[in-house]
Amino acid sequence: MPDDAHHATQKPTVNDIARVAGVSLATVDRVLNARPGVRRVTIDKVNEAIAELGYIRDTAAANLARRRVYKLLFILPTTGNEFVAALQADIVAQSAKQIHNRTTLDMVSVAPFDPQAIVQVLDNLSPADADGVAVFGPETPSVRDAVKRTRAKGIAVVALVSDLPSSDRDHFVGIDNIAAGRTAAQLMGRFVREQGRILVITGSRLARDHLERRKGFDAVMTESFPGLDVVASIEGRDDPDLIQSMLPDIFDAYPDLCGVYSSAAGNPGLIRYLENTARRKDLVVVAHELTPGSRAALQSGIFDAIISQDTGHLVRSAIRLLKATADGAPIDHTQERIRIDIYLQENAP
Amino acid sequence: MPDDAHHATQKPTVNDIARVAGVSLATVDRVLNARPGVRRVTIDKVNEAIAELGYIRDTAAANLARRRVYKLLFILPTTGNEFVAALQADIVAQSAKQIHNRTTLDMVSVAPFDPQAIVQVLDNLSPADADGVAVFGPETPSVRDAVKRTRAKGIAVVALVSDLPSSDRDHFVGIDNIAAGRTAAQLMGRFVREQGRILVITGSRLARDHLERRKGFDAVMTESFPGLDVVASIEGRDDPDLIQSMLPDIFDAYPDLCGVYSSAAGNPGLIRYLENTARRKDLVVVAHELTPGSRAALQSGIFDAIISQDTGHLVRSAIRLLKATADGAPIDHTQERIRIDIYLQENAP
DNA sequence: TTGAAAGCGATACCAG
DNA sequence: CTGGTATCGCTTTCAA
Repeated sequence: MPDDAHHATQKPTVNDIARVAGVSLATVDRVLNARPGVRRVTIDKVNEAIAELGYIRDTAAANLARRRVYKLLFILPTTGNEFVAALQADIVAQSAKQIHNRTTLDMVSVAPFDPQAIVQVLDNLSPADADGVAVFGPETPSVRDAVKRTRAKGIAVVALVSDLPSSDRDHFVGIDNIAAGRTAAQLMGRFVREQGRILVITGSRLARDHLERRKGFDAVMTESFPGLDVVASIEGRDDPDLIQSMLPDIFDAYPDLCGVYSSAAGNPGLIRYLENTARRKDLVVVAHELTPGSRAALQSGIFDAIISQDTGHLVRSAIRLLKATADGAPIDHTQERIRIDIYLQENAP
Repeated sequence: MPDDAHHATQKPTVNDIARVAGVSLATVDRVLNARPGVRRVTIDKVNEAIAELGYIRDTAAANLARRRVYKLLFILPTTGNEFVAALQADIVAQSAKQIHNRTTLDMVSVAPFDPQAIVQVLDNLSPADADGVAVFGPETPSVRDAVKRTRAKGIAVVALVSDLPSSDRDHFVGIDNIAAGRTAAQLMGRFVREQGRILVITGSRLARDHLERRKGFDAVMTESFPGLDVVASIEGRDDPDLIQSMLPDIFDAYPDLCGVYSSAAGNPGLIRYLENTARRKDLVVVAHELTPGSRAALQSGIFDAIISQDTGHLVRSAIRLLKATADGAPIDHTQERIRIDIYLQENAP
C-alpha cells in the first residue's frame, strides 16, 4: 500500500486567498502580479493570506487566462555543418511540439564568424517580437554589448554551445568545453599504444568553445602523457575542404603521427582524407559531435571515439531556460546540465 | 528579422469544432473523449470538422477543467545501494516539483529479489490509487503476470532500469544493457596494456539487466580482445561485504588479473578491497553507475571508467511516459532515450 | 441522443 | 484604490 498520507487536501487558489484576506479576486491578482494601485495595508493583508495558505500559482491556468504565447528566437551560424544542421532539425521538431504548449520558435541564420550580423539581429529585436533569444556565436565585444542591450530591453538571453560569460547572459546552455578537451586527451592518451605525435585540428580563433577545448586537451596531454607530443595544430576554420587540403603535408612532415584530435567542425574533410589514404591502422582519432557522418566514421573504425553534446537536450534546455527566465520561474539545474557524452562504437545510438 | 510567416492565425478550439459541425460543445466533448450516447452520423460530422480544422486538444485546459491529478507510483527494491538511493532522491525531488503540475508521486520499497512482494503491491492497486506505476524488479513469471493484470485494470506500467519485455509493459525506461556491457568491454580492452585475465563481478541471476551486461561484455571480449581472458565471474548479489570477502581468493588464484568489470551493484566492497590491498597499479577497473562512492573512486584512480545512466533522466522520463500513456498522448522518443553514459575522471560532473 | 450552462484557476477590463 | 464579471479551452452535470 503506497504511503500517501502527506498530500495536502486541496491546493489553495486565488479564491481562497481572496476569502481569507477579505478582498476581491481582482485585488489578489494585482498583488500577485505586482500591479500598481493597491494600498500598502491591503498588499500586506493579501501577502499574509498567501503565506498562510502556502499558495503556489497554477501556471497552466494563468497562461490559459492570459492567452500567453512565448515567442523564442534562435540565432545560429549559417555554417552548413552537420552539428548545426542537427540543431536546426531539433529546433524545427520542438517547434511543432511547442505549439501545443503556447510557445513559438523562430530561427534566424547569420553569417558565421560575423559578429555584426548577430548584433544587428539582436538590436532589431523588440520585446514584442521575442520573450527570449538563444545565441550561438562568437564572444566579441560587440556581441557582448548587444546581448547586454537585449537583456536591458527585457528579453531573456541564453548563450548556446559557446559561452558568452562577459555578456552577463542569463544562462549558458552547453558543455564545459575545457573538460571536454580534457576528456578527449584522456581517451587519446589511453587509446594510443606507443610514443608519437598528436595533431590537433582547431576551428576559429574567435570561437570560445574551440579555444577552451584546446586548452583542456593540452593540459591533460602535458600532465599525464609525456610520451606523446602535441605538434602545432592546424586551424581548419570548420572548413572540410580546407582541412582535407592541409592534411597531406602534415602527415608527410610527421611520420610518427599516432593520433588526431578534431576539436571543431569540418570532420568530413578529415574523414575523406583518412578514407583515401593508406595510413597506419592504429592511428587514434578522437572527434567532436555525433552526426550521421561522424557516426559512420565511428562504425567503420576511422574514428575511435566521439565527444558529443546532445542537440535535442540543448534545444529543450534552452527553451525551458528562456521560458523560466521570461517569467521569473525557478530552474531545475540538474535537468539543465548538458553532459559531455563519450561515444564509442558500442554505445552510439 | 525572424521569419515567422507561417504561424497559424489561431489554434482551433472546441468551439470552432462545434460551430463547423453544427452541434453543441457537449457533443463535441463526447466525441472527443469517446463517450457513449452519440449517433453515428453525428460522430462522423464532428470528426470531419476536427480533421478539417486540424484540431489538437489543449491538455492544460482539459486538465484544469477535469481537475485531473496524475497519481504515479514507483516500486523500488529496498537495497540500500547508492544507485537506488539516488533514484529515490530524484523521485522525492521530482515529487516536490510535480505537485505544481497536477501530479503526485508515491514510492514503495519491496524486498529485493522478492518477486512476490512486487506482485502483492501490484495486485492491491486499483485505478483509483494510481494512474501509472514504474516497476524496478526482476523478470519472473509471477511479476510478468502481475504486470499484465495491472495493465488490464487500466493502469499504465513502465519497467524501470531492468526491462520486463515478456510482461508487455507499456514502455521500458533504461539503457540497452547489452550495449552497456559491450561498451564496458571495449573500454576494458583498450585500457588494458597487456595480456592477462579479466574478472567480472555480477549481481543476481534474476536481474535481467545484469545478465544482459554480462552477455554484451563477453561478446566483445571474445570478438575483439583475444589476448584477454575472462575468468569465471563471481556473483556478488549486490552485496558489498560478500564481494569484499570473495576477492582475496580470486586475486590470489589469478596473479595475472589485469582488469575487473563490476557489472552490478556492490561497488563499495570492491573499492574497500582495492584501497586496502597492494595491487598492480595498472589494474583496469570499469564499474557501473556514477554515485558519490564510485565518483570518488574514479577521482582517486581506483576506477578507470564508469558506465552510467542518469537517474534524474530515468525518473523524469518514467513520469512523462506514464502520464502520456495514461491519457493516450503521443511520445517524443528522442527525449526518452536513456543514454549509456561513459564517465572518466575528466568528464564526471 | 443532444444542448445549456456552470465551473476549473487565473487574468483583465470596466465601473465605481 | 477596489470590486464585479466576462473569458481562456475544455469538462461535466442537469434537463430536455
